Amino acid sequence: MSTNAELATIFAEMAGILELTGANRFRVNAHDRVARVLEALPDDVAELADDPARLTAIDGIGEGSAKKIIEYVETGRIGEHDELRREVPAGLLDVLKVPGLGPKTVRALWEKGGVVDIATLRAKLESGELESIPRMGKKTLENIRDNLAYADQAGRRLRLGAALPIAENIVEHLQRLEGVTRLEYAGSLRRGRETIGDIDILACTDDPAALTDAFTGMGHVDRVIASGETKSSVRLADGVQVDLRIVDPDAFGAALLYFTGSKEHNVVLRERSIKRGMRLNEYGLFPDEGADGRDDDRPPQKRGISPVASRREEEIYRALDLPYIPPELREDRGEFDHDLPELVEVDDIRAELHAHTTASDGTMSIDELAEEARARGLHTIAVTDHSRSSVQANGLSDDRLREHIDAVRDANTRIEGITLLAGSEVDILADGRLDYGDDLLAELDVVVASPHSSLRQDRKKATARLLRAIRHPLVHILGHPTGRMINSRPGLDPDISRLVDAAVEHETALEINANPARLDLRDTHVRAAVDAGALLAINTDAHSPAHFDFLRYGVLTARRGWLPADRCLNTWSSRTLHAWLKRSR
DNA sequence: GCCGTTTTCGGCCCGACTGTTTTCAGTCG
Repeated sequence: MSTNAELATIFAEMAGILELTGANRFRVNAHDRVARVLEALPDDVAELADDPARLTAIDGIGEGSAKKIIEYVETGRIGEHDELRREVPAGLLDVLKVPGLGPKTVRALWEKGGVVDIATLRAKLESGELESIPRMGKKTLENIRDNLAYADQAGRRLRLGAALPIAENIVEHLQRLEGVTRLEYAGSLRRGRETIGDIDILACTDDPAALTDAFTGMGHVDRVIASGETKSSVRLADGVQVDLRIVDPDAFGAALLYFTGSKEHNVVLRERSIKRGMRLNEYGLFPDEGADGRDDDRPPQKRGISPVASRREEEIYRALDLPYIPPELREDRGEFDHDLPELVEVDDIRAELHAHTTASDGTMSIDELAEEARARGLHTIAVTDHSRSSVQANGLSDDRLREHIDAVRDANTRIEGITLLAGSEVDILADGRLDYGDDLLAELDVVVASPHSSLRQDRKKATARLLRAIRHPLVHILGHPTGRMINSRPGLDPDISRLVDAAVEHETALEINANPARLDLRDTHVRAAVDAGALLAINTDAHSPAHFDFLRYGVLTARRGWLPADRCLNTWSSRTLHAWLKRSR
């Protein structure tokens, strides 16, 4: 685990313990925020730690946290963390992760019921001992019992590539109902995050009861968690939670903004509203007329106050003196005080520079690959099969690659309407050497260099390895640079700042691999690359026709990294792209 | 604990739903 990830875990744990011991909730939030900030930080925090000012310059990290970070980097421990851990049983933090159990309840279970971990919670639920605790009715205990099954996967988030199709299916299913006039998914899914905690859907309808019934009655609903007039919540058979919120059409923009988040983005919007003498909630942006009548603390929409803006997100941003901020940028990572780029879109993509055929581990022949790419409107498709060291993927020997190059060139003369490029996804060996000799690489139109093995190298080795590939004069693109697999393999943890600086210097593009299991580079890395001025490529790494559909996940990730279209090779005209590829030949 | 275009002190976002309650606390997003 990287230092950033280790520290993020520690700060999150401190926040959990502070919650359980009843600390000031703002102090809890502050720790949580530090954890989130560290997780998203592209730079190695250990390298920033020699100067406290560089740490406190990061939003959310103050003097106190900076001291703790430095203490950890120097000694490997944080004294306050050790002290906090002595205050509560370690297993209690797992209990806190059970859905529906918050700090107050867990504390009561611990102090009054002797619960110290999941195992004692289970045992005491069985024996009925917990029924004497205040506010522990039959129904509450039943819910805890039910939710326990999900404790293990509570921290587990669904990959974007799994969540998006589920949400689209539900939207399509409910859209057919009579009276439904609008239906859209919101939340982290709309922001295009690489993993999704739950799916949020917003609806406008003339018949709320019918929509609620249809929603809670869907075939794959395992359990109805809540079902009210405007909000219902279900858990699907595969464990995903889906929330449906029914809103007034006149307030749809406000609701969409509110439920798209992120929480951090929303907090800034609300603070900004207050500074301008207004209040923002999910019903609209309202003039704040509550100051004189102090006894009326009802929300503005219940006092008959008309909103300044509510129908469309654009109107609300405008009323707050902001440009429209695309959902992917709503993370409070500078979107309020920087000029926003013209972000790349799916329709801008005109070339695929990383795809496989039956020559290695793909399912398409060269001709089938070309046909699929042409059908999708691309002007260029690069054939980049695996190299000889990728034995498990049937990587090509030198001789097989030479034959393959000829076959691709032949297909290129036969097939109209698209340019086929002969390329390779060449392995970056553990020491940074490439899997083919320079003479062979020089014959290729496109070289994508990717790490496939030795993915547990330490940071120093990984950085040196990838730097060597970036600096290689025959390499065009660094493919899935970290080799991570979301939710299953952390991959390499190189020094991203050094990689992007080298990529700029040597004009090597960095790949955003669009496979939803990879999304590598990840959003924060893309941002670091964009800020440094590097070129990016968005590639699907297609092994079958359906994989071309991965493109949208790559584009979402690119947009989250603030990538403008003109900095993405795949958007260039055929002439510009081919000239760029030939520059080192 | 963090932060500052009214602030280095005094704030820190807002509402729905559930369950156990006779008016609200806790959780969630």
